[in-house]
Amino acid sequence: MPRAKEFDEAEVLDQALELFRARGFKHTSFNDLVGALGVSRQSLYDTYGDKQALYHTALKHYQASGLDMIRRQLDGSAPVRVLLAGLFEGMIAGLCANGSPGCLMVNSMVELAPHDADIRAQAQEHARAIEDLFASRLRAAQRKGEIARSKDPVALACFLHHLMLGLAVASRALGDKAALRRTVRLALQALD
Amino acid sequence: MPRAKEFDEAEVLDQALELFRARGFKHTSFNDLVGALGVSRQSLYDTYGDKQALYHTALKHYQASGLDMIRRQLDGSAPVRVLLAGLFEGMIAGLCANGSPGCLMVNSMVELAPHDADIRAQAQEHARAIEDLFASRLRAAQRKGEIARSKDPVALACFLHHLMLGLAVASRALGDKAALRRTVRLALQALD
DNA sequence: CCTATTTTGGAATAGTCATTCCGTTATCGC
DNA sequence: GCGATAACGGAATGACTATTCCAAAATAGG
Repeated sequence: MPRAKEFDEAEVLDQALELFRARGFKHTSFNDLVGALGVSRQSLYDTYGDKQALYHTALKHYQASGLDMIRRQLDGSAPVRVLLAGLFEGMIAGLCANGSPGCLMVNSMVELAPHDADIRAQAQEHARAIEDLFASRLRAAQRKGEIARSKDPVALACFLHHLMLGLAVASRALGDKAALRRTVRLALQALD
Repeated sequence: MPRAKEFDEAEVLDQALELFRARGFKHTSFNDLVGALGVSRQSLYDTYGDKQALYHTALKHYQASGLDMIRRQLDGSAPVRVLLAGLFEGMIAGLCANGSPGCLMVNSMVELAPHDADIRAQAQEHARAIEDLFASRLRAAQRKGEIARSKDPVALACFLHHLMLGLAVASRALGDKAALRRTVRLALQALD
């Protein structure tokens, strides 16, 4: 029988994710990963494949958990304005954690999407999923009379998604949390 | 007397800028530059310094001309809503030109700002300059009664800037021009 | 024509990169 | 204890990187 793995596969993946998120794909060398993760080079290759595969796995995981978090936040019973305010507040906290690493998906969209068709496709699918979540919750809000029926839920959902992208960039390079909060407050007036 | 330069310094800088904008700093090798610009390696080093200096020069140039374009657009006599709509329409056209390369400043903010203090500082200064332009035009609009006095011009300016960042990311990875236009239309309702 | 200067192409340098190979060590179930 | 398997450390590989060096070719003014 084989010797048991001495490291937690998911935990190490998360550490790799954080490194990629902070430094980007090209600026993170395999040596950086070996040094930071406490796992030998060979074990990393055996477990996750090469650097690109590791990145793709990390991004997929990040995407799934991000989508889950949005779904959970939108699933509450509070009015949609309150839910969205809470969602964006949590998002800002995540974007600014650990020295403002921003969002791995947004960083990937900027650094890699133009040369990597897989990542471009994943970003587009992620966009569609997020906007679908927003749109369906907004339609429900219209049925409940929380927001005006004159608005197009799809356009609003897309707008909220674009807002997220802007917040991610601003958090990474400017790091003014208060400004992000003010922007969210103004953006949510688009629902009126 | 020296032999005259055989290439247009500004024109080649623009070509380098476009390459950096499309591929990013790390993904653009010096060989790529030599191949694409039609200028020998040695002449590039003699004229612009090393790769990082070339990038910094290109970014400075991009920043200055971008700021000028905003200034010009906001300087018209039309109502601020019209001016902003025109400004963002032109911006979308620029972001989506040549296969959606996005905005060099935004790309730099994501790829380089965390590791490069100069670029981080430049991004922050650029942000301040843009927001100042927006804020002062919005204050004028309030004096003229074009928009409500109850709004905070600084917060609105910051919001418009964050909107720009989001558009740049979306244009680079998603490339749905119509969606960008709808987002702008919704965002401008924040002025109401 | 001559000289200074620039451009240019190609080679040399030195460093970093991702990836693979190998020998050793450790741990499991039997 | 044995055999199978995995983890590990370290070295080797080969490709690509930015940068510098060098010598030939071109071009300007005197």
